Amino acid sequence: MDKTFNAEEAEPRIYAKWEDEGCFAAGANKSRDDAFCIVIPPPNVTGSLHIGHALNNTLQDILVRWKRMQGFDTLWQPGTDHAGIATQMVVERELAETQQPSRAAMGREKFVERVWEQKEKSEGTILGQLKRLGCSCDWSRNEFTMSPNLSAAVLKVFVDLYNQGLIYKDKRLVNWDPKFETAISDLEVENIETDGHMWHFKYPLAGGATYEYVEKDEGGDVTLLETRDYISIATTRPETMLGDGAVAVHPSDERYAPIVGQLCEIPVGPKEHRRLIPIITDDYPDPDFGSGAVKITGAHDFNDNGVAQRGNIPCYRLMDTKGAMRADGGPYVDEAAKAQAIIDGAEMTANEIDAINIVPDDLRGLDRYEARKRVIDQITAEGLAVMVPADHPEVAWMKGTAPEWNALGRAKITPLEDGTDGPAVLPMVESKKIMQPFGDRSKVVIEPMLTDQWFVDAKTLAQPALEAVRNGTTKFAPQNWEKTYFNWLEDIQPWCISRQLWWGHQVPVWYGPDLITDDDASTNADRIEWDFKQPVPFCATSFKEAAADARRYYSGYFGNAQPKIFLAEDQTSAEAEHRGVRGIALYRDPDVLDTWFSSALWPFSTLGWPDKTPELDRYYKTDVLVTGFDIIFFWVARMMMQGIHFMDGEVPFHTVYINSIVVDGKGQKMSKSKGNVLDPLELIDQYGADATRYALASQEVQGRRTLRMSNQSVEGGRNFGTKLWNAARFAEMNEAYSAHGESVPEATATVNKWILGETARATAEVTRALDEYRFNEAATACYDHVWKVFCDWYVEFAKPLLGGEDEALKTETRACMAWALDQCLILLHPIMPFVTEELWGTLAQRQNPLMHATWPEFGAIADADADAEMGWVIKLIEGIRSVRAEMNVPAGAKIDLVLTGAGDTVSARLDRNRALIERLARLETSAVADAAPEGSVTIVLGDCSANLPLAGVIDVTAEKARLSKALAKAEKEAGGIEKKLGNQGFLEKAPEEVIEEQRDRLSAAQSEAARLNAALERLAAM
RNA sequence: GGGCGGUUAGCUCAGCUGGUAGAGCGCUUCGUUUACACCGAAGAUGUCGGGGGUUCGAAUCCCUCACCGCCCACCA
Repeated sequence: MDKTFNAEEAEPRIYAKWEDEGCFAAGANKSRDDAFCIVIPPPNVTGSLHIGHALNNTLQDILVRWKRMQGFDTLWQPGTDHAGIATQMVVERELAETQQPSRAAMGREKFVERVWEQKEKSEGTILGQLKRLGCSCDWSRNEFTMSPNLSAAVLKVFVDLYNQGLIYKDKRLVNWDPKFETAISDLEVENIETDGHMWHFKYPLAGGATYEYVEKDEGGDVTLLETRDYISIATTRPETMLGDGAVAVHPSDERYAPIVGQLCEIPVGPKEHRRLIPIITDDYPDPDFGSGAVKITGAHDFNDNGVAQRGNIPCYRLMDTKGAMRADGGPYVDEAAKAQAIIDGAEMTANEIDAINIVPDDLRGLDRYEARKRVIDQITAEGLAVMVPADHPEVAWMKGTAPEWNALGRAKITPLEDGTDGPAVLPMVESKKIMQPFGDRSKVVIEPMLTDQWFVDAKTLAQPALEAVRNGTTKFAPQNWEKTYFNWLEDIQPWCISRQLWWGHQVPVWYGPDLITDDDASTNADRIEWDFKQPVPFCATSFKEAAADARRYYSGYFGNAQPKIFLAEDQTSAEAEHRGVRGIALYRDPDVLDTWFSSALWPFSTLGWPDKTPELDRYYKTDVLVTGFDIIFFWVARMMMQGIHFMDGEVPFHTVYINSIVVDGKGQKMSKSKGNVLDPLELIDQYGADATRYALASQEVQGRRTLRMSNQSVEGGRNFGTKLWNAARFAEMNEAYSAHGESVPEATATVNKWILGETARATAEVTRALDEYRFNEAATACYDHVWKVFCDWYVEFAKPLLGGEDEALKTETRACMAWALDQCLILLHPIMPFVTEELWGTLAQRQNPLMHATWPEFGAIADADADAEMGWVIKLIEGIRSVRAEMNVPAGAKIDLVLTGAGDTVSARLDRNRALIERLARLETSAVADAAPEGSVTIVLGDCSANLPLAGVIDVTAEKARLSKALAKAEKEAGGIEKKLGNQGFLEKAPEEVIEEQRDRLSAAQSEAARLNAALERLAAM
């Protein structure tokens, strides 16, 4: 055997062997009837896996390997996610970077083909990475969210929910991403605090009306009284003023009571076509904020939309899909002018009619931010900005510090009455931190937009999902995440599932025309009128079915003739198809579904649903979901909703284990832009998969949010592997190997009895830790047992025995060591599968690979006497070593040991373990005597003293100091315990065993102190 | 504004249901004795964030404050 494990060579070889032998297949190594199933959180096919994936998959693999060894019918279901928007973004970026035709230039079909190429490439990378990591997924079942089977499941779910009324189309305000030109869900919006401004503008009252504006302080005294011909509003988004439908004030706000119900003018655009909007009351405005009056822009603000809904205020969409002001000007808003124009016909030119559309000519096509500047400029130039003194504390706008577009001096500055120079009054612009919504992928500011979208009635689906966690059917580990889950589900909003993208599952809805017939139409198809203003939806899992539905629907219009149903590419071609054809053209909804819609089905779609497959029957519900907290809402909650709904109320998993987020050595979130990402493949290349896995597992603490990952921790993992490797090397050199059965060997020597017990203890500990998903504890238990117990002590103890004369003892020790080592390999295998498998195969010829070995369950094989005896031996050796080091006894020098105060037990212990003790403590002789030899150094060990005659080397002063220190410690301890035992309250209230323990400790401390005192006295006599 | 984590040895962190403060790394001193220098032996280092409380007893339970971090939230 080499001195170290060659991970680079061995790991791929071992993995290939496992794979070739079908070790990962569902049910492999099954020895019991119950199943254990984990579905992988499918990685996005956007690129490669990061260290967070490495953690997530290591934890899953640990559980899966462990359960498989326990004999469960185990399946780890692998797969990847098409990740709609993210993948489309990756491909679009790549097209741009390589100067290839853009998405639009390619067209939908070509582009989607191109994304499939990306999928193939990325999937290959990802699966390769998972294999390098050692993941024991059943690759024969590898899935993809857009595979034919899973797509069928998606369509069925959509159609079923549609038919149940749980999916519907609605015109609602949604989060619109102007970069990707699609709607996104609430969850895909990140609210980030940014520097913003709030402008204060005057909306003049219609017809020059005036009112007395009165402000009062808390005591009711008037602090301001003036006649106003306007209402002052504050806004952070002046460009949306054009879409205002009203100005709202709080019903209790006395300042504006006189003008509620009146009209005011939006001060933007050509004066002759400015819109008048009503001043209304609503509970939404906060009288203490701003001016207390809020402009209501129902189509571009969620709060305003609420007000608009309540007050029946019109909503005007101002922008196009890119967030630019509508080039078409939008709808007519001046109904009177429009009517006049129609009546007048030729009296008004097309341009003139155009001029009264909602977006004025000079703003059309402008980006929303450019439009904002123009609007501000226009209002300010007109003198309708609220002006304040330049030294007003709330005015942050100052020369040289304002945003560039505001610093151009566009504001009309009214000179001060005292005649001083300079801008004494300024437009009121408050600098303000505002929460701005950004697209989580696009990183651009999200625009609330009024559009037609598909929604899932999440509220209905959420109720059973809530109940399942409330009643413990599904549990979170750690449990505190349940609160997060509840908070979100309890206040869940309709889920917008349609995306205006190309990569994804296309909405299974086909639209037909809205037919209007007159009396004769049923016999004369030529007289049917149609349009697509209100298209008729046909929701079905295929065009064929949709066409059948359509045929039924439209047949009434065609008399006895069955209308022919055509599939058109889009609405435009559908309209074209109709001309001159005796039939109906349908076109499919071009939108695709939110990627999480298909991910939500993952636990059952991957098992074959909607077919009733044996796998579905066998493995659903699955057992544990291992995932990060960042997708509890996106994914976990939605799997719960869909799983319960479609699987007869059965939850998708009984446990959700929330793993940590991996951060760098400084605690910073890893990101490509920071350049602090740890590539799992690089770590594996450098240190091996086992080392990487160990580092991750040993630092995964349940309930902790972050896991700091560094090369140093992986080094530790590698060192541990090497340690194990060398222990095995020692065993091999000493022929302490053989393919034993699984039965525990017979032991007669205390040291062998002891290691059997230690092994059983470690096994129980690792099993318990894994049962509780305490990965760090499992890893640490393995580490301590392998390194500190097996290597540091047992191997050392075994050396004199294996090199001794007693053949029977030799044989027994070999057997025990071989067995104990095998158990180490078994225990460690889930965490470090490669090195353990390699050793398993190297040490002996075996029928099964280690990964199919049986996870042991030992009864009471620990021997209390052996434990006590070896504990004593270890303490003795440590004590001697410690003294030797302190007394500077040369390492090579062999000294003598004389035990005093030893009873039969201690004498017997010494006799039984003399070889080990003498060797490890480097003793010449060891014996029991009545009195300590002259000039001895004394170590107190409970009831007896270990005396080392070091007359030649002893430094009396140093030894006195050492003993005094030990004495002080013992006396301090004794004192503390005495105090405790003298406390009446303690004696009365503490449990008996605790009191007993304290008494034992006291007597031990007292006896130790006595022996130390005796040793000091002897020393004083020298 | 609400919620959730964290604050323990120089560094990174364990410490589960209250009962003798631990590990890894780093540091110091030894050391090549039939596995291992990716090693072995021996060491040093802690008012367990501050303040209160409950208790016979608190790193651990409760309250409160401070700081760091995350998540959710509609103040124009």
